[in-house]
Amino acid sequence: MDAFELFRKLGVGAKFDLKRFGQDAARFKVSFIVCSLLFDVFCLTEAGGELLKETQGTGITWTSSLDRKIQNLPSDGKEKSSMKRLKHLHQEKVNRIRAQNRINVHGCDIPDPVCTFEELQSEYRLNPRVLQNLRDAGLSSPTPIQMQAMPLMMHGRELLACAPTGSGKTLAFCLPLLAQLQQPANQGFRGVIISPTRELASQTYRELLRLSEGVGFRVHIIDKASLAAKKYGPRSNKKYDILVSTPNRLIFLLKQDPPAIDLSSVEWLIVDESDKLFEDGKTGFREQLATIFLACSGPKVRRAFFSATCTADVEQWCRLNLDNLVSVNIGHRYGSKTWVFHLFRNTAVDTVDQQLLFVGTENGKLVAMRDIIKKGFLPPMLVFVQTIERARELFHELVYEGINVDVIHADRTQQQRDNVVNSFRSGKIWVLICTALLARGIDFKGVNLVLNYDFPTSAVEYIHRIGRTGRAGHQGKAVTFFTENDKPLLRSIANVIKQAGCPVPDYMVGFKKIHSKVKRRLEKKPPKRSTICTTPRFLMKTKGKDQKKGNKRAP
DNA sequence: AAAAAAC
Repeated sequence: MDAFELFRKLGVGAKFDLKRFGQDAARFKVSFIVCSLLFDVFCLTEAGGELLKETQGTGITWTSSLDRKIQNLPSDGKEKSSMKRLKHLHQEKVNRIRAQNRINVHGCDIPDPVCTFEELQSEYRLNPRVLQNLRDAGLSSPTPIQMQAMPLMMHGRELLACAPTGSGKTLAFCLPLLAQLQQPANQGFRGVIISPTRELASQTYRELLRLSEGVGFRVHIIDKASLAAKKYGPRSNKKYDILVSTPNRLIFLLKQDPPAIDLSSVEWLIVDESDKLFEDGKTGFREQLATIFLACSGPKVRRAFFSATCTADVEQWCRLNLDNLVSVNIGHRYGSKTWVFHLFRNTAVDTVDQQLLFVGTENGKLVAMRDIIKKGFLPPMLVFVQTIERARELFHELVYEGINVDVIHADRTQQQRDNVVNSFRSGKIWVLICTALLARGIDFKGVNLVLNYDFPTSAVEYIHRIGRTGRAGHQGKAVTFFTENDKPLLRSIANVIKQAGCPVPDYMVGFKKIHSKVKRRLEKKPPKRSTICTTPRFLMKTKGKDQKKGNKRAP
C-alpha cells in the first residue's frame, strides 16, 4: 500500500466531533493531551496536502521503519537536511495515526503502530501460516489496540494496555506471543496467560489453537489440576509452549512437592482482565497472582497487562514494578483518577444502545421481564443478576415461560457450565441468566440484548456486562432495570451512558455524589434484596418456617 | 458486596 492510498483511507476514517470536543475541552481542564490532539487535528487539515506531496516523492511507505530508510540514503549536506525533514514528517504521520485511532501512549522509545497484519510478517517475522489463519478467520486489518500493542510486545516491552470491550485485546497479545516464540521448543512453557474465569481461559485457549493451527505450537489449558500435575511434572518431556489457566489451578501445581510445573522458562506472562486479577483483600486474586509472578523466575520474563478498565492501583503497581513500562490506552480509560475524563467517546460502548428502565420495585422487575418475553425479543439475550441464589430463583421463574432459558454461575458443575456455554453459542439457549461469571471477556457472537436485571454495583461492572454485546463493531442493545433502591448508584452509571452518547434524563446525572459517609453506611447495611418469587407470601412463610424448624431439630 | 478461583 502506498502512502497516498493509506492517507486516503485514514482521511476517510477520520471523524472528529469538533463541537463536542470543544465543549468538553472547555468544561474540563485542558491538558497536554488536548493540546497534542488539537495539533494533530490541525496537521490533518492544514498540513495534509503538503505532507502528501513530500512523501509521494520519496516513495516512503507507512509500513517500514523510516530510520532504516534514512540510513540507506547518501549523506551529503543537502540529503542530511532532507533526512531530518523526513524524520519529522514521519513522526507527524505516526502521531496522526495514533490520534485517528485514539491510541494514547506513555513511555520511552515506543515503536510505530502497525497498520496491517502483513507488517508483522515483514517487520517482525510472524509465521506466514499464522497470517493465513488470520485471513481464514476473516480478520483483515488490526484494531487500534492491536496496532500499537503488537509492535510493543514484539520489541519485548512490558506494557499496560487498556482498550474497550470487544476491541480485540485477545488477538493483541496472542499474535505477538506466537511471533515472539518463533517456533515450538522443548524447554517447557514460554508463554503463560492468566484469566479470571475458566470460561475465559478456555475461550483464549481456543483462540490460540485456531491462530497457531499448522504451526506446531503446543498450547495447553489446565482443565483439571490433578491430571495436569502428571502431565507437566518434573519427569515430563517438556514438549509444550503456551499455557492458559485460571490462577488457582496453576498455583495448585506450583505448590506440589516437588512442584508439578516449572515456569522458569517463561518469557511472556500475560495477565488478562488485569484489574480483576489485581483485586485485593482476603479472598481477592492478588495474592495468587503474586505467587505466579514469583514462579516465573527466568531472566527473560516479560509481563503484559490487558483490560477494558484499569484501576489506579494496577497502574501504580506497573509503574513501580515493570521494566521501562509503556502504557497504551485506546479511547479513554475508566477507573483511573489520573486520566482526563470525558474527552472521548468509548468506541466499543458507542455500538451499544443503552437504556435505563425504571421498574419501581423488586416485583416490577419480574413484570418487566415477562413483558419483554411476551412482546417478543430477538435472541440471544444475556441476563445479569447479582448473586448465585438470585440466578437460581430467576431461572425457576422463567423456566415455564415457554422459552429456551438456562442459567450459569460458579455453583454449577464444570460439565454443566461447559454445556450451557456451548448451547448458548450454538443458539439452543435463547435467554441465559448469569452472574458476574460471564461479565468479563466472554465473546458470544451476536448477543442482541444484555439485560441488567439487577443493577450493577459499579460503573466498571456495568461496562464489562454491557460489553458482552456490540462487539467488534457490531450493534448491540443493553437495558438496565432500576428501582427506588438503586438510586444511590444511578448517577455513576447514567454518566457512563451519557458519555457513550445515549440519552439520559438530566435529573439522573444531576444527582449529588454520594458522600463517603453515606456510602459507608450503605456498604454496612446493603438494602436487603427480596427474593425473586411469584409464590404468594403466606405459602412461602409457612414453608420457610417448616424448613428452619426441621434444620434445627436435625442433629 | 458478591463473585470467582483447586483437589
